[in-house]
This record gives sequence, structure tokens and C-alpha cells, in this order.
Amino acid sequence: MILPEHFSAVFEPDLIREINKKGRHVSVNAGETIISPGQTIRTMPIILSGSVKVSRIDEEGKELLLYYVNPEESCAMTFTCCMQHYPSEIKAVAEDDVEMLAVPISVMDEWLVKYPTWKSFVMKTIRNRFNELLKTIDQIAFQKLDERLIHYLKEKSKASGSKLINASHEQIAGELATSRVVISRLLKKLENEKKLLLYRNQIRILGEL
DNA sequence: ACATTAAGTGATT
DNA sequence: AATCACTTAATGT
Repeated sequence: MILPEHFSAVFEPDLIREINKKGRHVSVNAGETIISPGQTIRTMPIILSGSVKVSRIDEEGKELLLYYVNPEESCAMTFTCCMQHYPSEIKAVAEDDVEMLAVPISVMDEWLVKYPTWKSFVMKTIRNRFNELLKTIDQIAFQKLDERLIHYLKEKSKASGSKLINASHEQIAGELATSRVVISRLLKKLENEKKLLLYRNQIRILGEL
């Protein structure tokens, strides 16, 4: 597999050559689980197309959405736990059909010192994710579920590149760790504000949120 | 036509 | 914001 063109803006030529040599091309079908909690990750993914949903699972199996990994990104959790061979704290599921490049973690240390662009790529994905997590912690702390819902819808529409979102209220509630009734009410409110249209299992976003 | 599942709503805590 | 209990609407068989 050859790393797509646009990565040349991010990585230096030597590094791209090395990624192409060491990386393995992996396709995952929509809905497949890529990694679940407790597993140890042995490769670090670079998403080429599609998006991956990353969530936490609590003791009773309820899940809380953390973030999506979009194309040209990598998973920050991979860096933080797997580099030192710690098991995964999270679950990752392919949101749609995903193409990715899997690089063995064994080369990470070497690359970090050898390639400046690699280091900044890693730091950038960690920094972005960290900031985003801080934002969701704020929202949870202040109980602003309506803002979290809007954030969720934005992200979901960005991930699928469409203003039409396929999800039931029940699913959304599950991902935001609330009840369906609450989601239905909030969505209804947004619909009355002319920000959305509601259908069965589908939501259409009107204009910008 | 009937059963099943998603969504809407009022009342209560 | 969560839960309950109930209604209404959409969809599958």
C-alpha cells in the first residue's frame, strides 16, 4: 500500500518511504470492532478513509463516546498506552468502511528521534485529543447535555461527510450515556428551533448548527 | 392485519 | 436530567 499523496505535506520523504515499507494496509468493514478494552495493541493505525468511533465502557457495559478518529489522523490512545505495552482502555469500532495503514509499534521509538515530522504528528494528535477530552469533561461536569448533543451531531455529520445522520434516538442516548427520552426531547427542541428535521432512524441537519 | 420497534408526551422525583 | 407509564407513528412479516 502506498501512502496517499497528500501525506507528503505532513511527512518527510524518508519517513514516507519507511511507512510504506513497514506499514500494512488494513481494511475494516463498517461495524466491526477494531479493538476492545483489555487487548494490547501491536500496531498503530493511520486512518486513510472512513472514521473510527472510540468509546469507554463502564463496569455494566454501558458505553460513553469519547471521540472519532477521522482520515489523516491516528489514535491518541495508541500512543499513550500501547507504546509501553499497556492494554487498551477503550473500544474502537469502525463507523463505516475503513481503510487504514497499520504500522508496528516496534518502530515508534526509532522514528520519534529520527523524524521530526513524525514527532510533531504524534504530538499533534495527542494534543488535539487532550484538548477535546477537556472540553467534554467540562460539558459533563456542567451537565450541559444539549451542548454535548450538538457537538455529537456535528462530529457525526463531519465523519460521514453528510448532513443526513443515520442513528436512532436510542443509539445516541447510549453513546452519550443518557436515556432515550431525554434525547428525544432535546432533538424535538432543536427541531422546533428549525435546526433539524427528524425522521425515523434519521436526522437531517439544516444549515449550520 | 398484526406484531414489533422508534419516537412523542405528561407527570413525578 | 432521569424514570415511568402510556400514546402514536413507522416498519416489517
